[in-house]
Amino acid sequence: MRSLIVSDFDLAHTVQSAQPLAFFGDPSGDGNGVTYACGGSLVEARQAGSRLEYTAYGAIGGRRLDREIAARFRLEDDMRSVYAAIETDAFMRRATKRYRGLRITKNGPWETALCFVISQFNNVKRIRGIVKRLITAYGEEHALDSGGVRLSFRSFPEPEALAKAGVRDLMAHGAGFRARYIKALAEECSGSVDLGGLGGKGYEGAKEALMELDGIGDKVADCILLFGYGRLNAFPIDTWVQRAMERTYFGGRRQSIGRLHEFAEKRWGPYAGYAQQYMFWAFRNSGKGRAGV
DNA sequence: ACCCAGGCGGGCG
DNA sequence: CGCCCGCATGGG
Repeated sequence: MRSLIVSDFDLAHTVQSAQPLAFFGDPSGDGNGVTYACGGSLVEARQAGSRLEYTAYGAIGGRRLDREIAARFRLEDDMRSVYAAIETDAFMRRATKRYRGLRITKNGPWETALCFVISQFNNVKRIRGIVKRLITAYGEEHALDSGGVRLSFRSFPEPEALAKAGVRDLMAHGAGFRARYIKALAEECSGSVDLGGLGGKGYEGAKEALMELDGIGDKVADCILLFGYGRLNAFPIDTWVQRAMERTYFGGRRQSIGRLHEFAEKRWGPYAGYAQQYMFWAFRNSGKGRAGV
């Protein structure tokens, strides 16, 4: 067991807020911990007050595990600067107060892309179910024997595995009309498209390239940039964020997605992604947003 | 029974 | 460009 002292960090809010980690990881019973597959290792993290405790089974450990945890939960983010930038009004101050410590997580581009292609026109509970069934059906199985404790788990399915799947099979796992997007995207990412290479491009160029792919439009591209590449300026606009912004800043009048992007960039700039995540989660869990978690 | 969900692609004006 | 529609599926 290793640990770090953290501040402005809340693991429960982070793992419950419908980020990729919440889709492929397993939150603990009390919601204050999470278990997730990282390559061929299984990582467990838990928070006790200001202490973030974690351990891993498999090859990863020591300093490399420290770096994985720090990167995954963006422990290096200067949250004082983030809050200073996004607490622009009463609505945002309420959101950051209610969900203080919620971090954007850093996930792999591929797993982020798949999770958010599945997310379209869907709800959080069902997204989680579909992702878990795909992991069970197509994820590589890992069996470990660490100190006499045997455990087995499956890691996130690789693009190659899903490229071989049939659309009918994907639909049988509940993917619905997204099945053909999943297959096409998996074929692209296991073939001509190098998702990792997009990390070197600028925000606009990377977004344009992502939107060339099947099932990826404006919103999903921004999700991949935010949660998969760590572009904190990316501002995904889903139905919740659109409604929240229209009610809060435009007197309830309908606004185009382009207009909302413009507003967000001007108002929150380099930390717009954090503004989005607090707005999304606060509004979705409010009376107005009305939805179970 | 009815409505909606972390939207996208395609067709039309 | 903008607008509108269909889309699979299950939970509230």
